[in-house]
Amino acid sequence: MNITSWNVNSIRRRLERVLQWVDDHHPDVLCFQELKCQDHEFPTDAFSSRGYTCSAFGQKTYNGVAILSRHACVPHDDVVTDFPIPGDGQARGIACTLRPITGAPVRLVNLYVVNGGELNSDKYAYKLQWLDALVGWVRAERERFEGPMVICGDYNIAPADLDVYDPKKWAGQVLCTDAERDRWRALLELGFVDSWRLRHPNAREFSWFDYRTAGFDRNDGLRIDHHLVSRLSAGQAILDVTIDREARGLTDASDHAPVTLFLGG
DNA sequence: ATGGCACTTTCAAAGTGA
Repeated sequence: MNITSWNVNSIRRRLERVLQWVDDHHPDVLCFQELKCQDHEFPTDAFSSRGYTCSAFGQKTYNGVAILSRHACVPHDDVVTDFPIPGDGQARGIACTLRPITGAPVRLVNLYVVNGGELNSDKYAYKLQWLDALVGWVRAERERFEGPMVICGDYNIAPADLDVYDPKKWAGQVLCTDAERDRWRALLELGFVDSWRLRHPNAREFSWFDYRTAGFDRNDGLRIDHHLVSRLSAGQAILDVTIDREARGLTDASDHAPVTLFLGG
């Protein structure tokens, strides 16, 4: 089973590109962030005609997350939205249980973590508050769901200097602060591994490149899109994680590349 | 040190992104 996480930066604006990618790679599961549309505007038909079941949690203009799956879980089971801070008006979390035809069920969580704006801003304070709430929510979810869990999405955190093209320039900046990285570690300490780093211990690859600086052309990027994976069931394994740099280089691309986790078993 | 682009929305200047 493969699970792709992709901040598409408007699903309606990106639909042609996304469908082309889906037709080329036919992922089992898709997790989108930054839909920038309301639920009734989500292009369900384009995906259902390709065999995907869609669960979207959208909002107007900003944020919005969705989980789509081809055959791992039809229909989606135990869908939860509006976490970790319910009622904040920000559509940043959706979860469901994947029940593969063969193999153990997996609890899948798709996140669009708060960006955080500038240091010392209300947005940054809210990001830390949101991440604290997330740690508590994941802890409770771990107790509620016995099986393995995958938490993917746009974390807006570069976990280490190896995940940053210019660590000196980014030192202490939002996405790289100690406070954010502390929350990242708190998540890992609940029993998760950074699947990319597990499989690529020394790789310097990035999942986001700034439009403004044309950073992609110089490989100036950050790795902020992640799949955290809990202890797996017997026979399951993290086979690989890939970042599709090619998709980021196309015209009309999102500023994020799709990142795919390949789970065996 | 600064700005740069892309997207959305009461249609156009402003907020947000990272």
